[in-house]
Amino acid sequence: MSTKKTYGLAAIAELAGVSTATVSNVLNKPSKVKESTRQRVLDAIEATQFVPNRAAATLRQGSNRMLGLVIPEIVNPFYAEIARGAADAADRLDYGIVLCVSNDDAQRELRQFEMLARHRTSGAMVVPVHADLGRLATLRLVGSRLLLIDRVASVTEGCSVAFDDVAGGRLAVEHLIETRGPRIALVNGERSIPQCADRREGSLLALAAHGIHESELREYEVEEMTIAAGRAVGLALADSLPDGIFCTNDQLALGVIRGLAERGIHVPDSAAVVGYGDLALATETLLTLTSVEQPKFEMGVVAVETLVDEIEHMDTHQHRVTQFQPTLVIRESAPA
Amino acid sequence: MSTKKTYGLAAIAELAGVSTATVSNVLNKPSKVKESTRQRVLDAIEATQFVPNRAAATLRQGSNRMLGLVIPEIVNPFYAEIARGAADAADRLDYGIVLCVSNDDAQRELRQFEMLARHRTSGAMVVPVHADLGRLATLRLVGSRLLLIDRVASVTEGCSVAFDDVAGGRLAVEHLIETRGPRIALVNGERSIPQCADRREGSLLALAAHGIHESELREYEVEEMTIAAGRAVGLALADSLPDGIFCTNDQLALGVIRGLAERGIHVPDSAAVVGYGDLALATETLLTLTSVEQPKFEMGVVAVETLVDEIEHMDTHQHRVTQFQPTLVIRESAPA
DNA sequence: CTGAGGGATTGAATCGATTAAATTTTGGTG
DNA sequence: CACCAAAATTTAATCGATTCAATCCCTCAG
Repeated sequence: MSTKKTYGLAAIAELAGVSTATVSNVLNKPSKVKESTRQRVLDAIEATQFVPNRAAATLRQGSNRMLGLVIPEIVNPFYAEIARGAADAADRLDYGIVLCVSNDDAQRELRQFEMLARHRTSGAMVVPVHADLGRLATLRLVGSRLLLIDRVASVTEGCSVAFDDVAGGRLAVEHLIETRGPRIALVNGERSIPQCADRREGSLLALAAHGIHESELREYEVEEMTIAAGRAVGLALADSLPDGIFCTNDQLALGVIRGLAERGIHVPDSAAVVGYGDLALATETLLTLTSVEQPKFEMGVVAVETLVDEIEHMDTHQHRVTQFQPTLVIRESAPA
Repeated sequence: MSTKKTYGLAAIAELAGVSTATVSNVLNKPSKVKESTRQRVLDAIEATQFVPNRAAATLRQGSNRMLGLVIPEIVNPFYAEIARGAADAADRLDYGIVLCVSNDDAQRELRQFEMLARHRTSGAMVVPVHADLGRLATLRLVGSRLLLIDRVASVTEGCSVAFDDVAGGRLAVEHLIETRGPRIALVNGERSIPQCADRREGSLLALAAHGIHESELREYEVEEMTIAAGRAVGLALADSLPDGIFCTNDQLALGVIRGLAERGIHVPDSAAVVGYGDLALATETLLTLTSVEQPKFEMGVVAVETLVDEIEHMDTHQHRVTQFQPTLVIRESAPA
């Protein structure tokens, strides 16, 4: 005769005249419940505007159906596009995305991992601040399943998704050689950055493929890969123009074009310029930029799908390393 | 004499020889625990690498210490910058951010709200897909505390943060009139969009302040506020140039400049152009853009701070409507 | 009519932190 | 030394969904 008020699943159970176990099954394994019963339960849910409490499930199951996305920046369209892909896939698979902007701060990154761990987040996708393997191990300890983005992990350690930057560099320089000529300038970031090293390596491969000696390449290395740095290089290049200029990101390319323009040199008439990354800004300028495009959105999608596979099929899951191939998008700054 | 293995708080309690309540207090209300006891507990935590389970707390307390951020896009630097501010503040206040990209899809937005509700998210910040008040009410029902971003709510309903676009429009046009002359063209998006209507209203105010009749304003209204649309307007404007052109976003402004250039007209020599939004692209072009800057990062920060205030001080909290003032950033396209 | 087999349903323990109320400790005072 | 208030600590109920072993209920074959 107890009229004690009940909440949550129990309230629905009472209303529908079944046990909480059945209500739970209606929600999670509908096939296990007889049609008529299920309908009764669904009606009760509808009638009461019941919203299941994920915290209870998380407590019981030990994980949260959310994925951490830990990236150094969010305003940068490179990461934003990855985030968009991740958000899209997560939505489809009924996971949530916890956005963590590490701001290139290792302390902060670690705090965020602890936060994710407290919440029993199902997994995390990370563009680590440092490639430092020791730190990664720590993160892996604190957190749950970890997937590396834009850094290649050894398959034994875990999953990762990244771009083939060697191929990208090669594409860019091949285009320049074939449409313009053998005298190439490379405007690159610091070679200690793996992506920069790879793009350079690709450039060298392209030269070699055309029988051009490595020493023919004019290399410029800048500390910050910004418009300003590019402009400085553009000014310097104006004195003796190469046939083609490969800049390892789009900001540098825009800067170079600007620097050349200030010296009265017009792109692409007097020299062709290829950028890298194909950020939105490649099309949003007065002179549209020929650029190496990376499938960033798809990478975000695959990151989530891979991680969810690891989470939901722990038993059969094999770690995978996915490498995406870039493509060359030809626009005004280096036409066909 | 039971040697049953314990987990979580209980394990720490046992190890430190105290009750779970005390461990909880060490974690949440350290001042209530005697120094020596606290140290003992902290040592135990340290020794066992214990990570508290937020799900248990959430179950008990009914909320999650996470904030939903529901925005139409993430690649757009306008929203990305807001997200950055929000992530920054959330990090500081020890909240998590759940990123939901609604993609201008009302269905999806609703699903995301239900998801946030299931997780018992503490609150949500929303740039709603539709300004439709009925839907907002639904969302408010499903979710918990709601804060509107970039849409003004009536104070009675809830908190909101937005920009003063009337002031922004006025700033832009005043600059053009004062530095160039009275003949102004306005390149705007659809007037049904509140922001567009406001920026137009500000423009009219500026005209009035200089004794220029409203009918003197040449207005262009485009459906999509893109570079392409701006270019078309630029081409059209070339035949009879105004003194100054105010474009209600930066994409339009770049397009206009491009269109004019194609007709041999040089900005700012023959006409000045002012953009709006001050997206990164304003500086990342060959000709840098004079633009109305909105403090987007700060808005993200204040959104979180306001929402957290509402969450943590339900008793004393007063709803607030915050309006941010834009500023004019003068660059090459419309110099001083 | 009986029993086997299988689908549907239920009972009750469990996850782990929080919290109000109860209890014990401590320190100070008369 | 006894007593009290304040401080520190503990007790035990609670949040709500999941899970699996156990039970119930059909249907059908023998």
